[in-house]
Amino acid sequence: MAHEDRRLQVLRAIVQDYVSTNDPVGSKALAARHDLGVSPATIRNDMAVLEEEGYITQPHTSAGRVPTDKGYRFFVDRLSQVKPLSVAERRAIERFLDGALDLDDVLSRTVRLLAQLTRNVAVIQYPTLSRSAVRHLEVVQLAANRLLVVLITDTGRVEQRVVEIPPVTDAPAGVDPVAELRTLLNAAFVGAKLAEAGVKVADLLDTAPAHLRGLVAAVSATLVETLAEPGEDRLLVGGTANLTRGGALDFPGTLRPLLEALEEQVVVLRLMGEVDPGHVLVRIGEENAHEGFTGASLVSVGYGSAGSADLALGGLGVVGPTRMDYPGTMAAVRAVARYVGQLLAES
Amino acid sequence: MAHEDRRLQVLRAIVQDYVSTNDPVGSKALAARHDLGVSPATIRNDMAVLEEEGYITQPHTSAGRVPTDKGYRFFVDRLSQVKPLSVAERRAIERFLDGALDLDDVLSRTVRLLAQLTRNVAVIQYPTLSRSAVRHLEVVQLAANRLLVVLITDTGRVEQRVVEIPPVTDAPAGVDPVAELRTLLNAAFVGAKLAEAGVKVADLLDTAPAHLRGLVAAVSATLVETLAEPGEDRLLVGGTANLTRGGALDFPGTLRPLLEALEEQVVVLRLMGEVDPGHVLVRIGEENAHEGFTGASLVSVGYGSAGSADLALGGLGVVGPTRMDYPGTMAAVRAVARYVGQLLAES
DNA sequence: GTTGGCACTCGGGATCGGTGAGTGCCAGTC
DNA sequence: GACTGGCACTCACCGATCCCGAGTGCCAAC
Repeated sequence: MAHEDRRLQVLRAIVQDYVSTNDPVGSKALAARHDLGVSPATIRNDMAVLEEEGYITQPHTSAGRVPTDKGYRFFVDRLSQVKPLSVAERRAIERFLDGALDLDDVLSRTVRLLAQLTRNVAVIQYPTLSRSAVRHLEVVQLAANRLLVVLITDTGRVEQRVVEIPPVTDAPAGVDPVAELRTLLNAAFVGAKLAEAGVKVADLLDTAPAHLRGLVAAVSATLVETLAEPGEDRLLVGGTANLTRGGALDFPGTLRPLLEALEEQVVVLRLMGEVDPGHVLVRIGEENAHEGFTGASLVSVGYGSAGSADLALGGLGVVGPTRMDYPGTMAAVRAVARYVGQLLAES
Repeated sequence: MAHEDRRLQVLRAIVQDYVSTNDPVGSKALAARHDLGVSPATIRNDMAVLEEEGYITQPHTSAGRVPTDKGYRFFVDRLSQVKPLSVAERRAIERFLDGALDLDDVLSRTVRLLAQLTRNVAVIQYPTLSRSAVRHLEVVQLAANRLLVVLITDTGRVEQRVVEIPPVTDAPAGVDPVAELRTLLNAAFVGAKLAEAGVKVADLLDTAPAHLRGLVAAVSATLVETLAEPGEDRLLVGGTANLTRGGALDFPGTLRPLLEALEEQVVVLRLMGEVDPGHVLVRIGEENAHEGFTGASLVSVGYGSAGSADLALGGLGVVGPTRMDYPGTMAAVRAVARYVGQLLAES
């Protein structure tokens, strides 16, 4: 139907105008700014229907209309078109990320870049341990009963854990049990996906020399535990200052709960949930069933495993007000993720 | 002089009342809440003098008085008395920090604890590299021309750097140059204070076998550079949500510049500057010559080297509005620093 | 030096029209 | 049946006005 089609045009126009002006948009202004070919009166009728269907709402009688979460959702799913990045933006991405050497560097640059590009809060998850492989394990003795185990993954992530160990009593004279342990662990784990660590541990416990069993058990337990905890996924956050853009206009409650959620990394990680590379996920307002996030949207995507259909190494994303430039943010997030994937694949 | 003395009592009372109520305090309320033994009229006279001298000010004619930065400074230096922590607070500190194993854990718990105790933003600096000693150096080959060097210090800090290396051409057959390098580096550096690294490097370059010179040079350069950069001091920030406590009342401008400064760690590090253990440093408002910090105060102290007169391993502190509970914050900061120092000394 | 009294100031909150953008409805037109 | 112009109506917002009360400075008296 022709007029149903136009109604969607109207919805799109409302979203676009509201995002750019932050004022509720009325029928007259809409007719003036967009070439809809009909009079304000007609638009009013369409608006009435859209409101009926729950896509838009009025803050108060006799004000313009504002999109609802449902309206944004429809816009994102059906009405927005990919907005290609400008040349300047592409160049900014390259300039910003080139020259980064280690993982920390790449991630912290990325988060700053993304915050700056989108003028919102950016988050990036460290590469998930469970999908990384072991590049090296280092063991350093801190005290008689404590070891420091350093895990280096193929994604460049370096994790440290202190392990309490039982005293080694029956070691053969003349050998350093820690050195033995190191050799043993590396022989067993290097190259292995961390997801397979559980199996390896069982093997190792069988084959290890008797005097090392205690050590191996303690260290293995810590390793497995490290991987099991979902809390071990770490998150980097940047650009929180952007939350104050537009005064208190954007986030209706205070932004306190949002700041709390951002510090409580696990909340954001759960919201990002499973991320695919290449598939940008948008969660709008109330869809984020978490206090403080109900006035915010999260645009996220997986990075890593460039081009392939593999699982992502981790996720990155942008947090902003529901009233946000979705096409632009989605494009930025996707582009940055792709670039980060390339960078990590190189190293 | 008796009345000069009373004037200071008045200043103290003003600071205390203003901090707890956040309302400009007038002569009448002051007389009612404090036992100064004189009438409001007399207090008015004192206030006039205090204002004359720049310790207090009126937001507008016919409002109460508010302390100036100078007033807070005087209060902190001369009028405040140490406020011992409550038993509950002491217990909270222990409960919060006990059970932390590795350094990251200690620091992140500390920052959360401090933010919660003081209801403000807490910051803590990682132990300065230049005052740490090397516990272990690990070298892992990433690619033909890239090494990952992992530095483990006696404070438990683990730092990673990627080093671009020249190709090794003239290695004797049958030996692994990376393994050689690892042995060589550890022999040279383990136990050495990182501040002395420069000297060690020179030695090492002389004595290293010819075919390793290139490697040693590259790695050493990175190490020295790592230490030289003051930017390598890292900072952990927590409790930013507390900035929004009291609405926009506290921070007069927006809190945007403050959030930016907190993300730009180097700003905070510079403000903390040289920290002594045991000596709590308070910087008030305009004393922090940095945009965004002019409405804020920083209470900081060094931690580490428990009891001794040594230099601090790092600093920790609290950032809040100038209108803050200085005695309480100072006590909390000092107590937490002492406890952290003990924890780190144990490991 | 301290105190009570007094006139004065001025920010904040409440009240109150005016204005204008925006709406819903309706009758008329294509 | 869909669109349009007209029209009455509704409110949020803005500015002006007013009032109140906390607070001050000053002064004369103790």
